[in-house]
Amino acid sequence: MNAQAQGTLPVLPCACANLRRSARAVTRMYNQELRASGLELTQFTLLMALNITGETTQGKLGRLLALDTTSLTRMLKFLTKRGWIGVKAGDDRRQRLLRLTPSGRQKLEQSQPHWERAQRRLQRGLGERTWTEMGGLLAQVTRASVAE
Amino acid sequence: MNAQAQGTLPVLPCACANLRRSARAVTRMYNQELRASGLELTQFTLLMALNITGETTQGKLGRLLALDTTSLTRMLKFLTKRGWIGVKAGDDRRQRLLRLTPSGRQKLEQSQPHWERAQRRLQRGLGERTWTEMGGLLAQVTRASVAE
DNA sequence: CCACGCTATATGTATATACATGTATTATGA
DNA sequence: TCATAATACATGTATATACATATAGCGTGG
Repeated sequence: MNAQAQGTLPVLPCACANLRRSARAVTRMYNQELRASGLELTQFTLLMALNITGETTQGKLGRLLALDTTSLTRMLKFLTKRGWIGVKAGDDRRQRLLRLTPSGRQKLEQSQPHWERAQRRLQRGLGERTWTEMGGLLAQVTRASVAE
Repeated sequence: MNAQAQGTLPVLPCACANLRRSARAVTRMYNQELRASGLELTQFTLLMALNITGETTQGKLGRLLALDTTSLTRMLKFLTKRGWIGVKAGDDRRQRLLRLTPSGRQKLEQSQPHWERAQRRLQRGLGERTWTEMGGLLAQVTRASVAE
């Protein structure tokens, strides 16, 4: 790995700093595995999310991922330019309806094995129990920050 | 809150996506609290880290925060420009020795109450037990991704 | 049916962050 | 001791992401 020789890695006093540090480290590892697939984690995540939701709006997608909708504007431009997602106006013409194109679905499927390698790698590193708990914990953390 | 009306917020199948989603949500909340202090979370984190380590090199700081050292180059430029950290060459003249300036320490102390409000807010949202577990879990996650 | 407020998205601008690569400096082995 | 490898940081370039603000379309009370 690149940015850490390792050893202690103390817990920081700031919960947010800990979270961001983890996110950076894990993102690097996932991107390393995904590299060969030609997708970066962010793009993979968007395609995965659209695959789960089916056709949806930019706003809903942003809420699902806790992403500002204005950030999505440009991320999605990236994906549409590559032909992986399609956009059309909704009945409410302010909305943009998004969906995976066949090419996008193919790209997603093609990169799945690389992503799975990253998942397994983290899972092995954490152990079964921690791995399982992590999902719930993080959803709780997200809810706690997003509420109010 | 801005980017999430709330309700279910399903756990995503990708551990990394979950982690990043949490990081975004929590970062937004912390930045909201820190706003009045004139520091953003990233800057606060760097000052806090330097306050803990004392004088250190750019490389060590990067390893502590799981940040690429080349990313640090520009983040630190930001902080030196504002006079919050000082830089000098080490005995090994490739190294840059970093430390908090008095002005930086003052800025850190001044923003501490805002940061504490954010910490308490998250802590309340999570409950004591989850709050405590989170630190350990995240350190474990970081180690698992950074090792190898 | 219209003024006005609300919502969904876009744009301007700024920081965050990474990787590839370049450069200076140190360490090492023949 | 010098060529070469390794290390520490800087720069070029690209994506990620946010917030403030602008714009267009929708809904509602009068």
